Amino acid sequence: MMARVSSRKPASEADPRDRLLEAAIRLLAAGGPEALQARRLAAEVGMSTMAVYTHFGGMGQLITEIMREGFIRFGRRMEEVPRGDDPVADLLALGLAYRDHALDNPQLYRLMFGVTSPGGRQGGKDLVVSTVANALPEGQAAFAQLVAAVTRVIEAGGPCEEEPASAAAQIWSAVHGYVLLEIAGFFGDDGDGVERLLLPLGTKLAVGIGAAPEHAARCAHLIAAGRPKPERVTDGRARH
Amino acid sequence: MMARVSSRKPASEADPRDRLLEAAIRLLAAGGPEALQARRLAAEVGMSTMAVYTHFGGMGQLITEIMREGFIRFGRRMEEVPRGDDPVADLLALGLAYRDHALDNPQLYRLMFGVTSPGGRQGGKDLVVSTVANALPEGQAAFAQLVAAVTRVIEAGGPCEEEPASAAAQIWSAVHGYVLLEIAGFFGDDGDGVERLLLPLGTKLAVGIGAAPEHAARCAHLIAAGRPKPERVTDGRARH
DNA sequence: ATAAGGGACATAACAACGTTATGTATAGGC
DNA sequence: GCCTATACATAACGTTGTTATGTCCCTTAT
Repeated sequence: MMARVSSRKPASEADPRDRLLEAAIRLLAAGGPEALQARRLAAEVGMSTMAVYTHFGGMGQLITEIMREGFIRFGRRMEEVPRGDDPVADLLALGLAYRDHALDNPQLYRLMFGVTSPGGRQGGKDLVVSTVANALPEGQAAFAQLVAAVTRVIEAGGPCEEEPASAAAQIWSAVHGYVLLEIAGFFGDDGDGVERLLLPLGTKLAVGIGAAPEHAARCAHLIAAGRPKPERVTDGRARH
Repeated sequence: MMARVSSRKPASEADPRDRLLEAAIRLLAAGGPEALQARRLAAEVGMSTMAVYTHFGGMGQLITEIMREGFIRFGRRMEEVPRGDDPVADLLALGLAYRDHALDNPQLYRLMFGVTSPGGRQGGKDLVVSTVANALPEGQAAFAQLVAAVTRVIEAGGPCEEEPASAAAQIWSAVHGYVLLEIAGFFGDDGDGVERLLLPLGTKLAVGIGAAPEHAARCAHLIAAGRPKPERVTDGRARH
C-alpha cells in the first residue's frame, strides 16, 4: 500500500477514518439510511469492511459519529448566521438558517434526531438505538445559540415571565416539527412553506415572548423579501 | 373471505390478516421498529413467514398497513376529544390529546410519520421508503379535525388574515415537533414538559390566531390543573 | 542492522434477515 | 367424485452486519 507514513499523502488520502466518515455522510445524503451499508461504504473508499471495525467498532458507532459530525456542522452553520442589532430579526434569521440547513441535508438531519433508525440490524444487541442522547453534547452547542437569541428577544421586549430555556425549547419544537414535515413532503412541493408557514409561525412565537406584533411582522416580511426564491428542494431519495 | 362461523375457530383466531397486523403493532410497541421482523412476527402468530406474503405481499406493505391503522386510531382518538363551547379550550384540549396519544404509542407515532424507517432491508428495491404519503388519506382525516378547531378559534377571535389551513399546519408543526422531541427524551424525564412547554406553546399559537391572551392563558391553566399528574412515560424500548 | 511486536487490512466464513421456490393439504365449484 | 385455486409449511437463496483468521508493513527495542 502506498500510503506512506512520513511521506506526503496526496491530500485525498487523508486519515482513513475521516475518509470513511466523509464517504458515509455522502452515501447517506445520496441514498438515504438504507445506503449506509458496511460493504457499500468499504467499496466507496476502496477498502474492506474490516476498516469499519478497525476505525469505529461497527456500523452502530459509525452512525453515532455521523450524528456527532452532523451536530457539529449544524452548530457551525448556526454560528455563521450574521447577527444584527435587532433581536427579533436575528431570531427569525436563525430559524430560517436552521430550516435551510436541514433541508440542504435532509437525510443527515433525520438521522441526527434518531428519526431514521438506519435499520434494526442484527447482532441482537441494541446497537442502533443510538438516540440523540449519545451525540447530544455537540447538539447542545447549537441549542445554546437559540437560547441566546431568545434571551435577547425577551430582554428587549415587554414583560415576559417565561424562562429563556423553556421559550427556546418551544421555538425549537416548532421549527423542528415544521422542518420534518416539510422534509417528509407534507406541505407539497410548492416551495412556499417558508413564507406561508415557517415565517408566520416564527412571528407568532416571537410575539409570544415579548416582541411587538407589527415589528415582528415587518421583520418576517423583510426576510421573506430577501430570500432568493422558492426553489424546489430535492430529497436525496428523489421520492415522487 | 368471511370469518367462518361454523368452523371451530376459538374467536381469538380471527382473520389471519388481522392477527398479523395486530401482532405487528404489538411487536412494534414492545420492541421498536427492529422488532418488526417477518420471522418474529410469524412466530408470534404461530404461522410461517409465508403468511406475511400471502396476506400483505411483503414486509414493506405490511408496514404501510401498520401506518394506515395508526392513522385510523389517531383520527378516532381525536374525534373522541369532547367539544365544549370554548373554541380556544377545545383547541388546546385537542393538542393535549394529540400529545397524549402519541406518547401512549411512541413507536407507532414515529413509524406513522416515516420517521423510523424500519430498516433499509435488502431486496434492492425501495420497499421501505413508504413515507407518510402512502398512508396519508387516513391521516388527513385527523388533520381535518385540527383545521376545524382552528377555524372556530379564528372565527370567534379578533381579526386574523390567516388561512385556517395554514394556521393549522403551523400548529401541527409545533405539536408534532414537541411530541417527537419529548419522545426522543430531549426534555428529560421530569414529566413537566406539558405544563412547561406544550401548553405555553399552544397558548402562544392560539393568541397568534386571534385568541385573547389572558383567556388563552386561563384555558391553559385550567387544562394543566385538570390533568392527572406528571407521570413517567416509558418508551417501548426502555432506553436509559 | 536485525528481529520481535503490533496495528491495519484483506479474505472468508457465520448468523440473521427478507424473499422466493417448491410442495402439500384443504375448501369450493362442476 | 374430481379439479382447481388458495393458504400454508419447509427449505433454499441473496444480502446484510459481524467475526475469525492470516498477512503484510511499520515501529521499536536490542
